[in-house]
Amino acid sequence: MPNQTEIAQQVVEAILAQKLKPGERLGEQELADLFGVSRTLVREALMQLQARGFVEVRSRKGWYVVEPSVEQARDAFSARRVVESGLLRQASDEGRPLQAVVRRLRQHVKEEEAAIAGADAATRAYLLADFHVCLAECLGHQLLADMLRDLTARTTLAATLFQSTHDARQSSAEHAQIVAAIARGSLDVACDLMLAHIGNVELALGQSTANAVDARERLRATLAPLPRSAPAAPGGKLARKA
Amino acid sequence: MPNQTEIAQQVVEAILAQKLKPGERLGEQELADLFGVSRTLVREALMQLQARGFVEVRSRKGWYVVEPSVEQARDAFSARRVVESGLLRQASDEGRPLQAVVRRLRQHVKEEEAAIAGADAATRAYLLADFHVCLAECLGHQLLADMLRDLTARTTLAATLFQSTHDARQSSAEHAQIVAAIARGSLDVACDLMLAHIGNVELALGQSTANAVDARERLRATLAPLPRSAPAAPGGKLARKA
DNA sequence: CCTACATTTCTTGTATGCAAGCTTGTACTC
DNA sequence: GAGTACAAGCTTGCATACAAGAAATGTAGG
Repeated sequence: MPNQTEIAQQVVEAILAQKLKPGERLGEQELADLFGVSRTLVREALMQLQARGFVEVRSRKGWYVVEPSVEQARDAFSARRVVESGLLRQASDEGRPLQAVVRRLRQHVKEEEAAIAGADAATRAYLLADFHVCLAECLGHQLLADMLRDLTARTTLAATLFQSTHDARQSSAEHAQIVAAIARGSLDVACDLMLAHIGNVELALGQSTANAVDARERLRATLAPLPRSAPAAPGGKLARKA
Repeated sequence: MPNQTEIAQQVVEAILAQKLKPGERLGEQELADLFGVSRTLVREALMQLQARGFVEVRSRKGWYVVEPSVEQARDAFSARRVVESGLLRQASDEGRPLQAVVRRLRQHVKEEEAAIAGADAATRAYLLADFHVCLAECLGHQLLADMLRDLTARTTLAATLFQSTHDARQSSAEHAQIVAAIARGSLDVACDLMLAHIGNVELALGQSTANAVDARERLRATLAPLPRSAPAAPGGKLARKA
């Protein structure tokens, strides 16, 4: 019997792992049955997620995973650029010892590579997003780490929605490059690499903006999987031929 | 009859205006009576505020406005430095037209000055914090604006808790300087000024870190206000002499 | 066959009820 | 008189009940 915090956490992780797609409906009763609690707890958890920008409620209709608009997605990427570049720049100004940071980040990248080699896509997506959270945490920014968790979730949502063509191997490689730059003390370079990295991720979904189809289009595409010379005859019973 | 979002908003604004002090208790029934709704709505609002880091619940005891520790306060200031400097730096890199931004910021600073001259302390504190939110909004960062609202609320909380000696006039003057730097396109200077400004606010409470006493210490200090050569005699009836 | 309307069902929105736990006040024992 | 056990009251924690609204479905009329 999880409490509402655990429920919220599971939903967030499902989003980060791209198991929950934007626009997906989250019925209160449905989740309540799933977690074995009453609607009250589910509702409270969803309220928290609403405050963090993950879900929205359409009055008397249900809860839905948010579908970021193109502008919102760009805003999220932009925010990440601001935060993460600022992060590295401040680390550069402070001149703190980065040995422990590098050690932990290397460990994380290693996990990424292992996941790319073997694990499922969900773990992969989760680890790739978590790298950025990890970076903030390592640099001693607990608050920014929490914020980045939400921000990366938002960009992950956008990536799912716009069917990003982004490659996990490339991301992980870029992470490794960033860590390498940090390791040799070139934080300015690391900052530039980070900006480029975020830009790449954003570009990967920018290309496929046309793929951002609404529900109607998606349904149409689903129901017309077979290319024909003419549209399906309206009179034909659909289930017959199958 | 407000809904839970309005309730949450009012609480946040009360915190920003320093009307709600850290450690203050927020009873569910109390708020429910105040707003004329049932505990359910209040509870949902408080859950949202919990997710945003404004209140915490102590099991079966009640809801309390958070009392940031020194480390948490420093983390919040640090996060603000990262975000706000990153903001200005990115604006610098982008090289967008800043005319409208400057106009709106000047308007805001004017309001600050008017509030310092006439209005109550609550409005003053609110406007001073809102400047930073306004800046992010003007630069087109809706998400970062929301985050800065929460972050400034946290630093405001710290300022209240640590009895900051910060001067409103100085803050407003520094805001004006920042706007002036933006107006003449010196965004690097604006960035430095901003970092200095945040540093000043943080310093104002850093001086009185010794005031950041925990409940036990505060109680002891409250109950022993009269310096004596010897501790108060345990046997004496306390209320007699008063 | 198509359209307009009524009904039914399913969803959230809100309130209330009861259980569990902490704090405090009180009486009882040593 | 001091310390402890106990009980009452107030608080949140969680579940459930009911009301309100929206969409889907069934139905009658053109």
